[in-house]
Amino acid sequence: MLGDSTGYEINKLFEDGLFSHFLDASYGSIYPALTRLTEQGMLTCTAEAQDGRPDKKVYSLTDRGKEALREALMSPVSPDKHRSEFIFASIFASMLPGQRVAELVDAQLANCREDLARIEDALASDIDCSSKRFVLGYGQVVMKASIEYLEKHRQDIEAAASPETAPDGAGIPA
Amino acid sequence: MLGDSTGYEINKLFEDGLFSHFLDASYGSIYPALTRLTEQGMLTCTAEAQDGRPDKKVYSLTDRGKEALREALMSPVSPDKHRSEFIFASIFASMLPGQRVAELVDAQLANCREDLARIEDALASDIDCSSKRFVLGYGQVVMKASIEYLEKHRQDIEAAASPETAPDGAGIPA
DNA sequence: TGAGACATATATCGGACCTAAATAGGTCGC
DNA sequence: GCGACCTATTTAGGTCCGATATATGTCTCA
Repeated sequence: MLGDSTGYEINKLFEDGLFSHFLDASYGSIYPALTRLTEQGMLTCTAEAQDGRPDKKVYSLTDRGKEALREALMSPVSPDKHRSEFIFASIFASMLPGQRVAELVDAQLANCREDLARIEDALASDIDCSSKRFVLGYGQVVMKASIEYLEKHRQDIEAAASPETAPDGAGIPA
Repeated sequence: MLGDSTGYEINKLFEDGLFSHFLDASYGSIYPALTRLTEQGMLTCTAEAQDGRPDKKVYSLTDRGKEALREALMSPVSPDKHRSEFIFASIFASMLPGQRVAELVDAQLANCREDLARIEDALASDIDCSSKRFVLGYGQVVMKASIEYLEKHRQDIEAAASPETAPDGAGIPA
């Protein structure tokens, strides 16, 4: 829908592309899906021969594929899922040395800042399409809120880290 | 770590519990994990007989299990994953009628508000533990930022909806 | 009193999906 | 000329989710 593309390019879109913050898909999903959708007439495939490499297969959405997408977009959407190993670890901060907790916060902040930078780059260069701006703007405010919270409250979780003398699990009530 | 528990109770913790916003696990993962961890000596299991129902199996973390958790928390954490079918649909707003886009925004807002209410209930009742407060506070600011953005910018995505599908003036307030 | 919805509680199958590696050469900087 | 990284596809292996089966208790409302 966003233009003719190869599996590799689709993967990049999910990995580093404009929408990587809220979506994901890997080779293990993408390539089988391209094969299946081509068999079902949703896509057409043009193979470009290349020296020594596998053919570069460029896929295009057919009218039937476009209609199937439209139908899919009319069926109910499931709620967002947000998974965070950082949050998981934070719950058990009292089992960990303070240094480790600080390290976890630093890593989380670095990830958020990297994500925000990518989004703001895209916003600066790619202001043509209102849907894209809406989606990027969503990611932007969420990332900004995360960063602000972590900067302002990191001492709360760092203070919850295991004091050297305390026994295991102190401070985690059932 | 959070206290002796059954598989059913663990599922509730992920489904509706305090940390449901950032974590997830289903029966298909929980019950096999409990069995495996018991075999590995990470857990002990006490079966309580009940009339007509399957035994209620209460699991407890052993010292060895606690140590394994601590070790796991010292190994690198992967970055957060945030998946959103709402965002996916938004990208293709121009294929959809305005009514459908508005419906999607309404559903997203309802989900966010429900999540926020659950978090704020927990914050109001459960202020004893600083780790929990930190985690709940994180969820709170992210949800607040989402809601604020959706309220302020919903007209941007609704305006991007397909212009040609709506009959003259349908659904547009005077 | 009875019907229906919902909660307790464990277990498992099928299938979707991710992770990682295998393969093979190209480009770019230094 | 070397090393690091990019292009590009494919697939095997394993993890995890979603849905269902099972069996019963409890609560609400008529």
